Amino acid sequence: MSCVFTLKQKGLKLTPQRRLIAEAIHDIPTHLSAEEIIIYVQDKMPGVNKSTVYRTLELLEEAGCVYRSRMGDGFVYHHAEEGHHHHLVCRKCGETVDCDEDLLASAEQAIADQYGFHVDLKHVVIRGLCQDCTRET
Amino acid sequence: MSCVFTLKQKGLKLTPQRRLIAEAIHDIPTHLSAEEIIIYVQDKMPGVNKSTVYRTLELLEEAGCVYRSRMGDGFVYHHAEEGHHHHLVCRKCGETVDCDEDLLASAEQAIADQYGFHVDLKHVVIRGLCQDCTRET
DNA sequence: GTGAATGCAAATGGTTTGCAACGTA
DNA sequence: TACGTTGCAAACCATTTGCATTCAC
Repeated sequence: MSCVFTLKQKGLKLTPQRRLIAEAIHDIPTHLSAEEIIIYVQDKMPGVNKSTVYRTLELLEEAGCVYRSRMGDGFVYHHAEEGHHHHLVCRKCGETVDCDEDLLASAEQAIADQYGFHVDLKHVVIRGLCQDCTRET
Repeated sequence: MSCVFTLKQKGLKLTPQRRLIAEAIHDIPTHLSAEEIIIYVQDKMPGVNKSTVYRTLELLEEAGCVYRSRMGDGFVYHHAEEGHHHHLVCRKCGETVDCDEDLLASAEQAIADQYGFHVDLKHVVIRGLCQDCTRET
């Protein structure tokens, strides 16, 4: 996990809790809510506190190891190692699909060209209806 | 304000508070946070309660008169009368620019084609750096 | 040993809810 | 009058913070 090195580089301490949190984000393929991360971590190391998890996630985000995006009521976390992509989430069944980064690249470019805005569309969470749920409606 | 008729159609009552809240959303050109709407309303009619504003906004959203999008910590409201468009918000100076709906239309189409997801990209709030703030960096 | 990291408990703050009083139709 | 709507106060709840204790280095 490269974030381990990043932490060391920044002179931050490598605690078991931090290892575990980094592991959770690294190992689980989908993006995770803070609550899911807390459950994962507490399962392997009971007693780890919520605020430790939140603080570590903030740390990892600042270190560039983790992306955080809004999703529904809260945030969702995603490791930053495998390049960028977006997330399609079905608002009915919850199915999650990763989608290509390039999908929004043209929009990003158009926004820069037309409005001079420099936007950062990485790991955007887009809600909608998946194929199956569209059919069922 | 067409929402007034929509409310009537649904058998909902037209109270002064509701008129005022609809007016706020209709008259102010940018999208508004709940707090800004509360200030606007309380300025013209002191004593109106926060929860009335929240409840009315929910009502208007259900009635299709108002769009609600995530923005930063809370929500942002926008009347639904003038067609759709997106919002570029500078994360440094806060400047807000409306941008064309078509910007994301191609992405919407591509998502439908490639992933079968039917997404609804209306009044999306996109954060980034505006031209001036990009230069200053 | 020392400063950073953790656990705990309490605070935060935007939003929501329960309920009694009120006002529109 | 009757039922929807409002104001008030309290609840919610994910996230954040203060502080004493603990631990990695």
